[in-house]
Amino acid sequence: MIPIETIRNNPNKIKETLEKRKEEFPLKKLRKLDEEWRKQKKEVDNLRHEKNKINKKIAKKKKKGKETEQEIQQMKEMKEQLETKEEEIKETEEKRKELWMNLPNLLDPEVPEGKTEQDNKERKKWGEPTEFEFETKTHLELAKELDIIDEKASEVTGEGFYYLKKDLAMLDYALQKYAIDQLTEKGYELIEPPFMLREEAYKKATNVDKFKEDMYGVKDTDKYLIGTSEHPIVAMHKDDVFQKEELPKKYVGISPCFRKEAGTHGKYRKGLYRMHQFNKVEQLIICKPENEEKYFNEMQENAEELHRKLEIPYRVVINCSGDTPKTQAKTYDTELLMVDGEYREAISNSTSKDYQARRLNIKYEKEKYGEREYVYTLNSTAIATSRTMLALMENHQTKEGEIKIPETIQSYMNNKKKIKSE
RNA sequence: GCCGGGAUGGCAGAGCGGUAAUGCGCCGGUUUUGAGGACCGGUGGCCCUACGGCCACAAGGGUUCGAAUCCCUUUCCCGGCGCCA
Repeated sequence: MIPIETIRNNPNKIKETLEKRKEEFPLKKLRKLDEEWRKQKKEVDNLRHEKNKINKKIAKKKKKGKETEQEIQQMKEMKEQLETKEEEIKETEEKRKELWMNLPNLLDPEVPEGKTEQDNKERKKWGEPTEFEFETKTHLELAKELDIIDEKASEVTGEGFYYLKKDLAMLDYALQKYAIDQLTEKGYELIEPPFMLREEAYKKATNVDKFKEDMYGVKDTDKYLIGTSEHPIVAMHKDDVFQKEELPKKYVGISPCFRKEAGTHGKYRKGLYRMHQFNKVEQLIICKPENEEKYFNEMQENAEELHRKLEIPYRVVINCSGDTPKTQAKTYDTELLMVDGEYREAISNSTSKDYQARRLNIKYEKEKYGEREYVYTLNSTAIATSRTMLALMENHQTKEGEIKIPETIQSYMNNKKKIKSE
């Protein structure tokens, strides 16, 4: 949510962002609605003021046992007048709110201009691609040959779902535990949130375009399966006011993520890359505005370190304006190297600044007496197991079609050094 | 799922038809060499340049001249019963 003051006093700033994001948005309409609402508010407030005055008069007279018939008559007339005005303002208020909530976040100055992910700018590269001296296989080929995946899920559940079996299922949990251990050691608090949220809360946590098209709803309830643990974790603090010494809040969230991924076609649709259900370990920080950069960098480093120890080559890009999610002010994607030589997104680190906090009404007490300000919320993937497993399998494959397990996680895999056929 | 009780500011907690006490915490001021203490003031949101006004007692409706207070619906919390991994 953008402060209403910015919409009123600095519409050019918003126009700029919208142009940069290549977003169509009826800003003029929103400003007009706001103006109308303010006008109507004044009218309603004045009427209520008059009503309150007469009301007090009645209260006084009644106490003294005096006649109040005339005042009561007056009140009845005012009530009708007020009701009409109140209906009017309610209507404008709703329209105004809906548009306002839909306005995307302002962009951080660091965000480069561009349309699609093609325009993202590389910031960093780590690791050298392995020189394979044999014909490499994709992760799906490897997994099928090792009998650690079953595609029967397509038939019984649907496209985009898999059974992970034996060492692959184990690897999934190993990666989660590995990430949890590393982060809790750094002072992050472990959270397993509910895997469903009410629509009402969900809409505050994020800016979903087409709710019913993007999210899985749970039949006969008003709940939706979460797309990431980020959403239920920030929603945990809805309407909270932090005391200044309570910040920052650092969380490691674990949960499965459910995404319809409607409208994605083509390459990499098969296999672990784009699944409708996957497990993810997430980092989330709630902090004071002045610490944004510090914690943004901290989470970035955490995610990179986790993957460095897994010996998976990666590169970091800053998302261009058109590829930055509506809710975010700035996003860094970390892309893992895959066997076809391409780097693909596996980690996404973002700051929403106070955009999300405004939607959820999360504040903190500042130094000066009773002065409250919105907190900043930042979030980043630590490990999305499906994509990290994919990269791990492809980068650590052997001539024999086996998969070497990186040393850091061997202890989580019953000290196995390889995944091989039984 | 059924029956009963409840939801009030950062926290605790009164009010139970006449328009939100009080305590703690926090911020500022006075006093003090300083700290502490004592005292005074401030500590929800919105509109307004300001003066000032409006709203807010879980959410939404209703009754009433007037609702935190009475009624209905919903959500959540606490008991008791039931069901259950």
